[in-house]
Amino acid sequence: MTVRTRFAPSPTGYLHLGGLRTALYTYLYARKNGGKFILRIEDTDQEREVPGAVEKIYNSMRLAGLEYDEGPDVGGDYGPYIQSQRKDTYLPFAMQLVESGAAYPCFCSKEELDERRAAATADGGQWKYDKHCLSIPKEEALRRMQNGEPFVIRQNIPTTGTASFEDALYGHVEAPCDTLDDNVLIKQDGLPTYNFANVIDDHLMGITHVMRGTEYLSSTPKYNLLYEALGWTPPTYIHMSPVMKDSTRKLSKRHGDPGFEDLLAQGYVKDAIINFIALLGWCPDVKKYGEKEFFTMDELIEAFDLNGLSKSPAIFNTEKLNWFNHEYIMKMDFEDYLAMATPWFDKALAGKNIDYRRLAELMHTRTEIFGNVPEQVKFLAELPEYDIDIYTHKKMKTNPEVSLKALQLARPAIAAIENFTEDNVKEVLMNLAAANDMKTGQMMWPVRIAISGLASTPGGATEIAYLIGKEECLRRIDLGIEKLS
RNA sequence: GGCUCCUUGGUCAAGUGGUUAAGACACCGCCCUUUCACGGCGGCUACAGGGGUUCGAAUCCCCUAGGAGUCACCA
Repeated sequence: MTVRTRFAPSPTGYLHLGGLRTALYTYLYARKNGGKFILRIEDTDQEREVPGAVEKIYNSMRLAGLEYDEGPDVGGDYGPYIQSQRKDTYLPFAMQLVESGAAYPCFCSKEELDERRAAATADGGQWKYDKHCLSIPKEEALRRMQNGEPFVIRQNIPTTGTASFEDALYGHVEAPCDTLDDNVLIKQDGLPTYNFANVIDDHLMGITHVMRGTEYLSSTPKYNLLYEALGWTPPTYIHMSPVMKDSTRKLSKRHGDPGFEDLLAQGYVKDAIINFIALLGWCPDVKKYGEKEFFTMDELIEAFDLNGLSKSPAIFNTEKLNWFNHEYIMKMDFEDYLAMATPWFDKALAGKNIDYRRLAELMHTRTEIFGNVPEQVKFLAELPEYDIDIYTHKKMKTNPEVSLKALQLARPAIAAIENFTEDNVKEVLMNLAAANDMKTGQMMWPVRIAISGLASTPGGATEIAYLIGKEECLRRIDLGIEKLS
């Protein structure tokens, strides 16, 4: 049997990281098993739908490298892949259930239900639909439906016994039927609820493995009741733990947590995000992969297996993502790095005459997130305000007096350099230090401070001197001398 | 609150009755060094608690605690 998996988001916004991970695992499982990966849009709640969200989903999937074999915008033999376009396929199945007694029409209005629910809940009690409309004779119910009376169709959950399912990760999960509610299957607007649509579509689309978040763990026993009533074989279920912001809160865009595309915009590289997110809640077989932690998409496909999935929630740890990003950037080909860094350099240095190639060489191992690059290099465009305290460095054996002396010596020496290269600047300053009985650091540190205004910089005094050029260098040293005098 | 599920260091996690309880991130220290970064070396910190079962329990069972999910004409 060919494996068929599906990612089924609802178009309510951009792809968040929990969704991305679910999509990734679902994709990996299909690819690993030579199966098909399907994208289905679950838009049965027209009120929640956000315009443009569907396109965002397509785009994010592409950016993430999660190519689907079937989907709304790529076609396939099981379409349409947008649930609102399948509206007419659900009711017949619901009526089949009504016929067999596994479901029944309900005419209670929303207002009536709200009242009854409020009354039942008022004293802290529980509320479950009271099967009020189950007692309506079937003929009468059908007549009322035909007469155009508004109705919904509810699942008729048995009042005794248990409902259960087998999960590939969590094992046997069962719930007492009397704790389960008679959920609405078909809404008044004729569209199905998730509770019904997922069962119908997964079956009709031949989905063999349903991979989704644990939020569905407790309602899945009910879905199995539906499969049973329809005479269908349930798929293999694989529920996956959520990605958390901290130990008690789920990662969510409502709390301002970044989505996949936000991360991209902040200067994270796609492969680092995928690599990191893959390892959040899943671990490759140590026997096969040892301590390996860098995986390309192809390697993830090769390594992915259900055994490595974790049952408990994982906290999204930005520190580790940053580390992955930094590693990926350092591994990047230099030309690629230069190309990617250039727009970020421009944000701080546009219009300045700076050697980007040389700057990129210096920045390559120092870039953790591209978004931080402008801040890291903007001192080249403009000398920041700084406190003379930073001239003092214990290990370099510098203080304001030593620094002033160093700058006063360096000023004319630098001014005299004809060919202003890093090597020449370095040679001149080193010789100058030696000739005046100073340690190298006692010369280099003050010069670097004076020309950068920062305690730490990408590159040392000579690199910075070269980047900003001789004139700017002299100007900044003069300012330093002034400050220290 | 009912139901379902989860629980190894600050974080990600390996581990499926016998291990000195891996590794990674972060943090700290040392080395390298004109700062930072890179790189190298080292260190810190964990089986939620309590009962069993067993010669032996992170691993099996029970209880407690904590956390999560769910209880919609949302998905």
